[in-house]
Amino acid sequence: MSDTQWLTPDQQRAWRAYLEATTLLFDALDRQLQADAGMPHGYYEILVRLSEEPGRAMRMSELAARTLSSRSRLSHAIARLEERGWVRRTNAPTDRRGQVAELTEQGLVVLAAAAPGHVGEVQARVISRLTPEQVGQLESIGQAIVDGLAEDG
Amino acid sequence: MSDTQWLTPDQQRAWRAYLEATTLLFDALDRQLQADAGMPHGYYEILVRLSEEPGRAMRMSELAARTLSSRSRLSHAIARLEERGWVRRTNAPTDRRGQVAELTEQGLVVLAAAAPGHVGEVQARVISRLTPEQVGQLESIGQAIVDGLAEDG
DNA sequence: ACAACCTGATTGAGTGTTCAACTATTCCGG
DNA sequence: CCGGAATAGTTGAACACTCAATCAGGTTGT
Repeated sequence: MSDTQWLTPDQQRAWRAYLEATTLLFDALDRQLQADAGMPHGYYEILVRLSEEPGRAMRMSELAARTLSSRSRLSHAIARLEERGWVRRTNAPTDRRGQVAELTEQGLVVLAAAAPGHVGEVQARVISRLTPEQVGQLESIGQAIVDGLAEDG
Repeated sequence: MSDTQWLTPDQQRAWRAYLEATTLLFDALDRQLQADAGMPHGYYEILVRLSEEPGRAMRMSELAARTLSSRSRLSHAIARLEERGWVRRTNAPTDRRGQVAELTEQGLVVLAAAAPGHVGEVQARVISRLTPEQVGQLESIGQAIVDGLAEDG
């Protein structure tokens, strides 16, 4: 472990380009959502996942997994979303420890209002800048990284 | 503006793969740095940029631009880094409004200790999972997104 | 039936980020 | 050289995220 495997110039440039793009992009998306819909990107993700579910409801731990969130983070987030009336919490029917988060009517309305602006931003900032080939490459690269992360710790 | 341009299935998959990979990856990098070096990734970036500069010092606004950080964020961050003795602030010679952030000896030592672990993590989580072609593609894609973001607001 | 362990979820403290407001200095047009 | 605008940087409040601790309810083995 004495010699560090530094990045080659090619790898450096790729890593920095990716890092820079992602940092700027996530900032831009967050600002757009915050300005137009009054929520951070993480909250938007929660609403999207709930809206895609039949019954618009999901167990907390399942929702945490789907939104790539820790349980703690989700708990805090759902507490805020509940204060705003966008989500409702109820006891799980089968497991008395469990909670179910459910998207309210109002939450659905808010999401429907937020979605076009956000998707438009993704189109404008990402998709429209890439060729169809690059879109495919991005999927493969993303998948490879996800697989690697899932593989070990 | 009535009809939203939704993403095609291909685009959806690519966007979600990228989003998932990046979210998990950044979390992993942050945790590694926090655990092994006691600092978040943003602080590491600051130290790196300073260390690359002749004199290991830079004007605050220049440093903010290089680290893709707001002035406010950098101010707060430098304040913390100064408390830890890793960075020192002095007045800029030419502009009496200006401040210069300088990496201390101790800061350099800390950075040298942190770098191998972080670079190793980038190698393990990203570079080693991709073919050389994909590394090149990632650079192009990142560059395209950065260019797009720079172009307008 | 009970102890030990595991799982679902929440909580609070600590830390970092954002936004808007503010101070101080410099730049620029007339 | 003066007044208004721009620039450099900081600050505090509000908010989100992390980590570790905690609580309650289930599961397992004997």
